[in-house]
This record gives sequence, structure tokens and C-alpha cells, in this order.
Amino acid sequence: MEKKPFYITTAIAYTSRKPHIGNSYEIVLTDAIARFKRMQGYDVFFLTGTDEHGQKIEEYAKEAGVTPKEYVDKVSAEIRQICDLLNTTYDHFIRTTDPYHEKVVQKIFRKLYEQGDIYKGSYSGYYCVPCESFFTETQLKDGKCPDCGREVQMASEEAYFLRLSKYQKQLEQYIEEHPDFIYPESRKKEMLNNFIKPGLQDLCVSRTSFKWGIPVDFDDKHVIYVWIDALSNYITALGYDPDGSSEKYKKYWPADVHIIGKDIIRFHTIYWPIMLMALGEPLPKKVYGHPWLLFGEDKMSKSKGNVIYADDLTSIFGVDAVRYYLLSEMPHASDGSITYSTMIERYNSDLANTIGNLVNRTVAMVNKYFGGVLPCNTVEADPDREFKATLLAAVPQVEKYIDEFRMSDAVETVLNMAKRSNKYIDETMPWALAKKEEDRDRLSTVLYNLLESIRMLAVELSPFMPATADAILAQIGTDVRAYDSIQSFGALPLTTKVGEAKPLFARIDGEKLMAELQEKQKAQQQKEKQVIEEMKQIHIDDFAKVELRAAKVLECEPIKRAKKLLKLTLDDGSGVPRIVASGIAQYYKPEDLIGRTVIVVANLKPAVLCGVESRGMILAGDTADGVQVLFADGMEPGAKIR
RNA sequence: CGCGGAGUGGAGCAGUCCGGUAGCUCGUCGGGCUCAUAACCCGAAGGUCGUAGGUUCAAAUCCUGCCUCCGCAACCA
Repeated sequence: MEKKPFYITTAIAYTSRKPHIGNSYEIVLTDAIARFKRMQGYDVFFLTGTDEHGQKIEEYAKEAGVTPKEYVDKVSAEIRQICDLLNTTYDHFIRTTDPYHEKVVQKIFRKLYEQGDIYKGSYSGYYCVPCESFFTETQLKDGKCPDCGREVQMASEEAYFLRLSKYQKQLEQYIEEHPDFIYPESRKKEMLNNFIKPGLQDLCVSRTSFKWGIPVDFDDKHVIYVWIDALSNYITALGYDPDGSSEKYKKYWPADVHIIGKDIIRFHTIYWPIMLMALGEPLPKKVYGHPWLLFGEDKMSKSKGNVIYADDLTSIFGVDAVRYYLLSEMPHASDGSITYSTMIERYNSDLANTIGNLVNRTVAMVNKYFGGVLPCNTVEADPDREFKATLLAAVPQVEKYIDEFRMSDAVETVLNMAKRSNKYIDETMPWALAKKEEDRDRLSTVLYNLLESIRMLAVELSPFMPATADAILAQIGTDVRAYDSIQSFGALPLTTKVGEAKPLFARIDGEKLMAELQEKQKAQQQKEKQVIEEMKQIHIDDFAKVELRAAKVLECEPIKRAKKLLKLTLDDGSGVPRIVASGIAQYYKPEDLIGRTVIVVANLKPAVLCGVESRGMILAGDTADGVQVLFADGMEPGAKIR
């Protein structure tokens, strides 16, 4: 029988910088589903890749002093290495800079243009010069900029637009008729109520303000902006072509599920379906917006040097333990969190104690009591039936959870299989049976049941922890691992000879590890301090361009709508009060500052922050617990600092 | 009044849509066992479900106000 196709994708990762462990969650989640579906017998195609165009990348590359292509080559390779490190089984890794992708994207753009779904228009609106942004008439506040309250002017910029409005009704109908399309369901309401029903505005799909993108082939002033470029990867990767698509495309499209972060649900449930409608292609069956993996209570920040990356974790815990953690700790709807201590806890308790020890003690007994091969005489007894029934019931349960994307529940169900087996050992007490010759057959039966339960466990574990599953099967000496073989109890051949009992997961000394990690972190910080010497040097003339003046704080108040900002009114000696906004609201109260003298950068270009025009900035330094303002009490307002 | 999420035994969470004995994991304590990685199994303690009202025979669950925390956005000039 022909296998049923199953097409699953991750979002493509933006190549601005190395992804942290939270970003890696998505690929592991998708991989687990892909592996599970393959095991069930589906013909799976699993796509991932990198999104490599855009202004940001152009800027990062410039900063790094390389070409955009060199930049994305490096980051894309890094991302791919992480996918490989995490042992993910993607079938294709697409890059939006791949020539075949670029070519088809141009064709798509042209097709949509020729049929009138894309039109050339102008991005006209009210432009606020200091804020560098466009606003529609409805966004304006009393005819002025909603951000800074200043005058705006009419301005326009040529651009291409995708006619979303034309498909609005059709999309709304589709979403309502396909209740499974957007998952979890809470997101569906969000999309319908907040975006679709109020009316869709046509989407700007080209830019002239930067170059690093796929050019519009009939108008090369323009590059194709992110939506059409990035989203279409899901079909270009398969060989979609407006002039005739590949067999592969016909086989796998529409996708069974797009796995994406909750932040980009809008693009995948509104823009992407409309693009497909315009192309006359079927829509993906499901879009799952997964939650985020957050860092524990201790907020991790790059400046502290303690962002967690996938390779940091795998070097300590191993790949499978990291996969296990990501899959088990992440709730399906709300955000998960990661800390080293919870990681250690789960590792020791679930992996070392429950699973590892179960395999170890069972294999050890088979070797000790029977020299590795069990005799074939079966003697059933009381707890057996319930034991087997519990294990078998777990199989459809796991299946159900995975179909609902409830990974942590699926993983827990599998873990419970191991717990049940540990309990079975206590119920049957093999060591007591071993003492009496007449109980030998019963002992053999008990151990067989255990080996079989472990085999079932290993098979169920294989999508989550593939290497561990292999190791377990090797230890119990079998390669019977088809999904069919765990639908009933007893597929393990009786003649199986078990291997040597070797611990699967060595217990981790939590305190010791935490101490080591702290050491490491210190070393890291030390390193960052040393880097100063390698920094680019500036000439004294450059420094002289900065006008530093002492200034006395006359007034100080918080800025509404801004959590971090204080508005300071300063006497800088000029006679005219100077307004400065400063991001120190978390560390200083207004009364702490009034009357004190601070140092202000006097010739800084003004900027508008949360509606306040800030003319200059005051100097402050980072400390362990926040920010400390540099005071110059006693100096005359206006005194020059050098 | 920018948007959104969350407050449940020491910790992390489920339960909340569709009211009706408050559940899971970890930790703690007690017991059991000795095959095993100081692992495993059993039991216990521990919660007025953020707060104040309301609806109801009955509220963690529905409604209203308030408090606190967090994320996003704004933004740390």
C-alpha cells in the first residue's frame, strides 16, 4: 500500500544571529512529530531552513565588515549545525538565497502582478520626520503624530501592494469552515477579531529603501519584501512553479502542519493563505503557533553573558537529555521556562532514576539470574494482566497527545510507562523468586515482561530521544522496533540475549555542576572585560566632539506610558532649561535626583522618546544590580567636563 | 486607561471553556525493599485556589472592582 504523505515544516530562522535555546525548541518539537509520523508509517517530508534577506541583515553585515551574502552564509551554517547537533531529521534545508527559490519567488511576484493581485501604488500617508514613520489618517491624533504629537506631512513612496482586501471574505469563510486550521484555538479568535473582521489593509510587498533582497524582475528599483519571499519557501522547497510544479510538490502540498512561533501566527494565517488563494493553490491544513521557551526567573541577557545556547546544554547533559527537557518542560499553550537547576532536576529524576535505572536493574537481573537468556516457560500471575494493560493503553494515548501537539503530556505518558515497570518490579520481587528453585519459571516470566515493557518504552521514546532508544534496544539485545510491534504485548523474541548492563544516564551532582557553571560565568565576564583592549581606537578629536557639561536637576518626573523613562529638567548654565529623558526609572525616584548635579551630553541630536523630546543624555554606568548615575555634585551648572 | 498572559500546599504546573469530594511532578518526613545509578516501591504532612464583592443550593471554575508579577509594544539618547 502506498504510504500517506505528511508534510511538516518549521518557520525558517532569521539569519541575524546565532539562535539561543529558545529558538531551537521549534526544530526539536517538529523533529519529534516528524519522527513519530514516520514511525506510524507516513511518508514524511520535513522542511526547515533560513530566512536571509532584509534590511537588518544588510546592516549587520555592514557592521561586521562583510558582504550580506558572506554574513548569511556564516549564520545559516551555524543554524544548520545546531539542527544537526540536536539530531533533527529534516529532509531539506532551504535558504531564501538559494537560486531556485529566488527564481520562483520572482515568478510568483510576476504572476500575481499580471493577474492584478499585486499592484503598484504608493505608500502614501502622513510622515513624521523625527519619528521616521508613516501613519494613516486614522492613526493620527488630532491631526498630529501619535508618537510625538508634532506636525506631520503628506509624503509618498512608490511600492507594490498585495490585494488582501479582495480575499478577506474568502479567508474569513475558510477559517470558520475549518475549525482546525488555526491551533491552539484561542489564536483563531484573536486573528478573526483583531485583524480579519475589522478589515484587511493591502499589504506592502516591496521596498526601495534597501537592496538586500530578491529584485522584482520587471522593476529592479524594488526588492521583494519579506512576506512573499519568506513564506513561499514552503512551496518553492518542494518544487512549486507557476509554470508547472514538480511531482514532489503535487505529492506533498498542502502541508499537514506549519509549526511556527506564536509571534508569527498572523503572517501564517492571513497573508500566507491569501497568497495561496491568489495563486490558486490549496491552503495548509493546520498552523500551530507554539509558545515560547523563556529563561527562568533570573533574567538572562546578552550583556551578562548568560544566554543559554543549545551547544552549552548538550555539552553538559547530552543531546537526548536536552531534547527531552525541551519536549517535556514545554506546556502546549503557555510559555515554558528553562534553568540549569530544573534541567538537572529532570535529568536526575526522570532520565537517570526512572528510565536509566529501570533498564539497568532489569538487564542486570537477566544476566545475574539467567546468564542473559530467559528460558521459555511462562507462568502468569496476578499483577501481570493489569501491568500489560496499562502499558498498552499508553500507546494510543501518546498518539492522541502528539496529534494534539501536547508534547509534554505525550512525554509524561511515556515516562509513566517506566514508572509502572519500576512498580512491577516491587510487586513481583524477582530477587525473592530467585531464591527458590520452584519459582524459576515465574521469575523468567517476570523478567520477560519487564524486558518487553522496556522495549515498548524504547520504541515510544525513539521520536523524542532517538539515540537513547537505540542504546536501550541494544542493551536488551533486540532490534524489534516497528510501531506495529508495540500494539500488542509480546513481540520480543524469547530467545533474545541481553547485553551488558551499562548506565544510560550518569547521575549529575547538582551542587557541583552549579558551582562550576558559576565559575564559567565569571570567566566569561572576565573575558568580556578584556575585550576592551581590542576595541577600535578613536582619536582625541573624536572625543572632543562630545560636549559634556555639568547640569543641575531642577525637576524630575516619570513619563507616562514609559516604564523605564524619567523626564529630567536640567539647568545646564545656558539659562534655558534643558529636557532630557533617561532610562533610569527602575533605579531612581524623582526625589533622589532633584537638586543633584549630573553630567549631560550637551550636543547630542535630539530624539523623541515616548512623546518627550529629549535633548541630550545623562551619563550612567552599569553595576551588578542595575544602573548608577554619575553625579558631579558641587560643580557649577554648565561647567565643561573633559 | 497600548496589547496580552499569569497569580492553586516549599518549587514548577494541571484543573477554569461545559460550576458540584483540589490533582500531577519535584522536594520534605516516615516506612518498605535490596535486583539497581544513595536508585526503586508504599504512606504522610502541607493549599480558606492573589484580594474584595456579586450570581448560585453549590464558585479555583461565571460576573465586577482592586492588588501583584511577567511578556510584547513603546522604548533604556
